[in-house]
Amino acid sequence: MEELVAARAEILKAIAQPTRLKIIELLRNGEKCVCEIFPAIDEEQSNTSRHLNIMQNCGILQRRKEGIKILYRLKHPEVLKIIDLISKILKKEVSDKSDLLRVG
Amino acid sequence: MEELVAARAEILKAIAQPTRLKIIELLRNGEKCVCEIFPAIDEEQSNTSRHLNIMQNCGILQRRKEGIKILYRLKHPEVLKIIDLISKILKKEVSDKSDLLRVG
DNA sequence: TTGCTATATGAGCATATAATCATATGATCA
DNA sequence: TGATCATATGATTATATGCTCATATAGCAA
Repeated sequence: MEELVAARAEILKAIAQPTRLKIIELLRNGEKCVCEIFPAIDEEQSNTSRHLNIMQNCGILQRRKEGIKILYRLKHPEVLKIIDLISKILKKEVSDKSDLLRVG
Repeated sequence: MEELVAARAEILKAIAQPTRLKIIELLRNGEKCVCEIFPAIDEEQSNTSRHLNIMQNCGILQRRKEGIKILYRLKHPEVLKIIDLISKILKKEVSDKSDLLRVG
């Protein structure tokens, strides 16, 4: 149980961060190199590299060398499904809150 | 984009923590009060209360008073689906790693 | 009222995380 | 070889997080 939840938390934490969510969103359309990613998400190269590393280490990204560049891609389609489920929750939450405003 | 990923990260972070994952797992079987939850997950009452608060604030738990007790329950079935997807990723990762051991 | 049970919260501490700047590494090409 | 481009990483700092102990609040029952 301890190990199971720790393993689950590790992967979830790797997803649960704004900069990393932007990267994941970008990689939805396929593999990209760091030099494409960091300007697209408007972050420093070093910071972007660190976040890519975090996601690669926990196994949600895969890395491939092509000449001088390193290309990253999503390894598991489940990650995108998770984000879609979060969006679903968010939509429900937003409509809950607007209901509150209407009634209260 | 900034706001969207921030909102997504907030909910994901609320899930991405071992103690909270234990609570979510426990609430899979329905609503429970704090006094049932904290012994079941072997955590302090105060710590458990804080974690319940975090999840309630971001909208993934719902709270209900019954006399002296406060009952918590999961608000969105999507949260359980997310955990199931994480389990799926974990299984794939584990078999990837054992493949590596077999070959290397 | 007093006392008991259940829950929440303030304060403090240790650790984790994210961002930045500077620099190192490594591949390519002139 | 040296220059350049792409990526990674060390060091530092600021902030966030999780846990604990002690205490506050609130409902209920004798």
